Amino acid sequence: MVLPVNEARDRALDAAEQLIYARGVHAVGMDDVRELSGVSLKRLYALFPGKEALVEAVLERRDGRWRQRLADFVTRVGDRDERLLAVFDWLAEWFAEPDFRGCAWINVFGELGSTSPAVLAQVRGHKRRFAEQLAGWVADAHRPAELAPQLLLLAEGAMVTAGIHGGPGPAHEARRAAAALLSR
Amino acid sequence: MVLPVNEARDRALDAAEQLIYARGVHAVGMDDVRELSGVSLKRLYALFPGKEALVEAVLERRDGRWRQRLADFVTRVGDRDERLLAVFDWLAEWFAEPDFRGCAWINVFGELGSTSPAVLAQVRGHKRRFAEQLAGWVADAHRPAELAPQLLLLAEGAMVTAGIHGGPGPAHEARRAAAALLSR
DNA sequence: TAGAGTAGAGAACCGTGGTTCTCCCCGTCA
DNA sequence: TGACGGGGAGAACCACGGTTCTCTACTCTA
Repeated sequence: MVLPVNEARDRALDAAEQLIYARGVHAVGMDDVRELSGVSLKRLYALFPGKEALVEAVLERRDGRWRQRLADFVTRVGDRDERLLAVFDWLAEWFAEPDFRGCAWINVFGELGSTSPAVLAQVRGHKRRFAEQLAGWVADAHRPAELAPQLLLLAEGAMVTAGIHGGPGPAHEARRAAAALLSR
Repeated sequence: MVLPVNEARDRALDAAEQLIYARGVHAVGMDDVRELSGVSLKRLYALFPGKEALVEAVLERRDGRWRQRLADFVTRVGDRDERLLAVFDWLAEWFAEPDFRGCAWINVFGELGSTSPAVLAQVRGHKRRFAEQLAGWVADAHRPAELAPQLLLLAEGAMVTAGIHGGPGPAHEARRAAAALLSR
């Protein structure tokens, strides 16, 4: 039986995402992706021009999913002020997942940011879109626009700190700080 | 003329630090370090057991210097509350340096955090000591202890955002947020 | 059923990089 | 002055990983 193109592509992206998130880009070989995905090297190179394009595709798909998950969680909250705090509740849940290893984009930037323009564009695009999401919710709450970048810094700080030390603690700290900024 | 051990070690660390900060660990070869430092491979391997130990030594020395520079800047400010804000002024100066490429420890963590215990220990140690520095200044200002981790998140968020997008803007945002937290 | 084309397994190719080794120079000291 | 030993230049060694190629099997179709 022959795997349809879309399914082979999905399997390849699944495997690559899992491995790269766990170990970093350069620690994952195309052969590792082949082994985990069951998609042959030949097909991998038919689906993606090379490893860099695979990494790019992984980041792009993850961006859509990540922001969708966040948005689903946040917009389930009715109160517009509470939504802003719910961002940090969602971060806390994420940080507590057993295979959490920090923010994939921050990690990839640390590894490749200065050497791969394509990956750098993915990272900047993701962070910009996340900032826009936040800014939208700040506007919905009729809060001053300058609040959004401040909440963004708290979220980014929480992601990086949780990545390095582990655990949801930084999300709780960030939530407290965000509440303080909201209560002024 | 024969280079004394300490000077050879310094030159090797200087070169390795510069290259690794600019390009990331895996993009720098021992031969690049040899070329820039003028220290032969033989001597590099006499000074350090291997590349990982060199990276470790680079991070350790940079930790001392980085926190010293920060402390010098901050403690020059008389007012204890202003000191807390001065942290972000210093970050702004750092971010504006032409070769700024984000926080070296965050970057290295993204690249090696999950694969090198020695490097991970350096990263955690640095971040812990930075947090302790901040906590000390918060205590000096007779501010509640829970303020320190919140300022830490702002600082980390600023470092990561400035690394990705460039420029001192995130430090200014973080300073405003910190001032808001202080004015409650 | 025969032929064609596609896909997989796995070897092969090629560059790179960490680490070690060889060869030679030069300063030192008996 | 001659043996010695540290140090440098650069080759060599070895493993790894991205990419391509070969060979074979299988499926689909005429």
